[in-house]
Amino acid sequence: MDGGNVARTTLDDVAQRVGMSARTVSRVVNNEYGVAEATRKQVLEAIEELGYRPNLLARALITKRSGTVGLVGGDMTDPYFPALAEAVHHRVSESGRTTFFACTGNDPSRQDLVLRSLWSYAVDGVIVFPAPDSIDQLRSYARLGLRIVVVDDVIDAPGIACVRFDLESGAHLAARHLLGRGRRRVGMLASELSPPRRRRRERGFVAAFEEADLDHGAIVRSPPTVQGGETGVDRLLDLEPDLDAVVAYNDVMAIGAMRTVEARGRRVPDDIAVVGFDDIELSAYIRPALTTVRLDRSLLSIEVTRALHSFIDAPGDRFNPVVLPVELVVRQSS
Amino acid sequence: MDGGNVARTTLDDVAQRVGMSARTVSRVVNNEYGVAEATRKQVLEAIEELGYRPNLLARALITKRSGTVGLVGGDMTDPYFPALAEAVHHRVSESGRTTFFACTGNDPSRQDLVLRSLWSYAVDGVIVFPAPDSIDQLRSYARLGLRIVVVDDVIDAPGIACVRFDLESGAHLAARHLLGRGRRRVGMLASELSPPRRRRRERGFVAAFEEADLDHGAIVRSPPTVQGGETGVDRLLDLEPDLDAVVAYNDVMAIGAMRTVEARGRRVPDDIAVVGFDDIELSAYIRPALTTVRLDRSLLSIEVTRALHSFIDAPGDRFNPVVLPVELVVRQSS
DNA sequence: GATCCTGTTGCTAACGTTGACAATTGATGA
DNA sequence: TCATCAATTGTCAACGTTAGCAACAGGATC
Repeated sequence: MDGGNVARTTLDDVAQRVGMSARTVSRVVNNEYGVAEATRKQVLEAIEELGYRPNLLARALITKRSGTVGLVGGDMTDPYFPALAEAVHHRVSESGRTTFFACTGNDPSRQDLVLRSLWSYAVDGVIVFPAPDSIDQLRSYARLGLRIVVVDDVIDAPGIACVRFDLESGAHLAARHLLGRGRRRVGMLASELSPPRRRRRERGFVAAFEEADLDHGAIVRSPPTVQGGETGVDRLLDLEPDLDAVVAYNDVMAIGAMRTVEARGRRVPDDIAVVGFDDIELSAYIRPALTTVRLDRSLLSIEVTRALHSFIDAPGDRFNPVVLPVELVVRQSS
Repeated sequence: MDGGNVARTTLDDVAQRVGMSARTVSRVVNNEYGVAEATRKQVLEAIEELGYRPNLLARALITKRSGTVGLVGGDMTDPYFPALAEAVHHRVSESGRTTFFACTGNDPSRQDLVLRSLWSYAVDGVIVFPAPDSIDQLRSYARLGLRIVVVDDVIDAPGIACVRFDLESGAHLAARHLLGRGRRRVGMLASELSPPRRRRRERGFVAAFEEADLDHGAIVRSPPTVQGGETGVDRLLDLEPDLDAVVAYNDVMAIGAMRTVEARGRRVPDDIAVVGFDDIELSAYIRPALTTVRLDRSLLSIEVTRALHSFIDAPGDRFNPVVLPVELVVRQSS
């Protein structure tokens, strides 16, 4: 057994073996038209024999295409991301591309590093859950030629496509559902990471109460994590001791909220109803099962890859924003 | 606003701007020694002005190093992976590298595609949770020069390092804990993805009963998912109606098991105790909170990146296998 | 026999960078 | 004055691939 690091076999190695030029071998590798059948066969044999694998770096350097797609999320530990990642990976692989995942921790500077790497490796496109305050960053990468699909934000720029859920309607649905069940002191657990422009759940929430000519409860912002749900609902209960319902930014916050509500001696849903967003797999499993606004991952993965493919295959750099419908899934927690 | 896809600025562009050769600019970019301070300053200004970013493809093509690391897992939707991914990302980024994540769905052919891409992009190394029956595949990539750290399997080959938890002890601990609480009909939910060589939990489990001179309960294998836990425990209960404890392959299976146990009218832990493996965040949150064998992610991330760095920085291609200790975390479910 | 195809194949120059080494400069010392 | 030296900069050839076009063969056409 030798020391590893065997020199790679190259096009030239294969070419020499069959006594042809590298260009011909390249044609075979890329299934190009205009190679004699006998030659093709011979070359394929030599490739097999020598274990030749094309150097994607060299190829990408010249073609400016790498056959890869990046999916950039904020937080891997939020179960919504991995679940979506699987779905996206699946769709992307149908077009023969590989998907790489990366995460930013919702930090713009980390997002910059990630996008720079991806761009520099000539990915065919990226799907991004943008970090806060990174619109200009995304714009500038689009200007550099990176094709970007932005999830859940609206950025009007060439080379950027936007796909989002109708979160206003989602929050509206949730609020009306709670009002319909007689809840009147409804608080909201929002995400501290959303800049005003992106507070769409909050807008739908407020609108529902305005329409019913009622006051909505307090809105507190904390990190969109289980812990954030815990601390958030703590503050909410301090602000409104007679709280009887909570709408949370996402399911993991809702789960944290339920835990704390119970830890403070109130029951879900009897004393306090809880509604989340996302419909992660877990939400159906916990007790009480979580009522939530479903953001259909399969739908999102379809639209997001559709947008990406339209960018990659079509010449244009404009893509009409897509708004995806949501659905309230009523379970035990409300 | 123009049509996007602006031609990238290259070393030559910057060089022309300051009236120097590309080589000098390259030296500045790479912080090489031997550039006059005035020149360096001037070049840096031009870089800033023109928005130059090095083409990592071209660089990697020539240096055979890309400054990236791949983390290849089986299933993103198992919460253990994302949590580890965060930890690994964090450690890797300390060495100035970027981490990309990919998953194989535990399918060797998908793993092959992923590894081929990563190898071809000259990643500095990969960390792999190997798909079943892929030892030879990993060996052959190692022979191609890919540096591999394998988690939870033992492969003796140059260029491959192995890091694993002491799962035998973990299962042993779990079994003795249950025996200590008077459980006598203890079944095991194993993973159908583990080939015999890797059934280390099962070996530890069986050994504990042999030592106590008792019979262990049935061992059934199903997919290592929530659903797999559900169907698995169903079969277990059919096989042993008087089951009083279950040791599950991982926490998500344990959660599925608890659900089904309760759906079939038995209580956890009163009628049936449940113990998992992993200690995912969720395990402390569900009710009853899950007793589990903790596989410390932070420990794993440290050792795994240590192995990788030793490969990357050191000349050798051997690395002594590492075995990490585990710990039983007793909560409500047992 | 010259011309024109058509189907194959080869040659050469990119792509944007780095490595090895050569060239230039100005200062130093004999 | 000239060799010597160190510090700085430049030249050229890689890296492994693909794009564009030229070259060649053999058959069909005139």
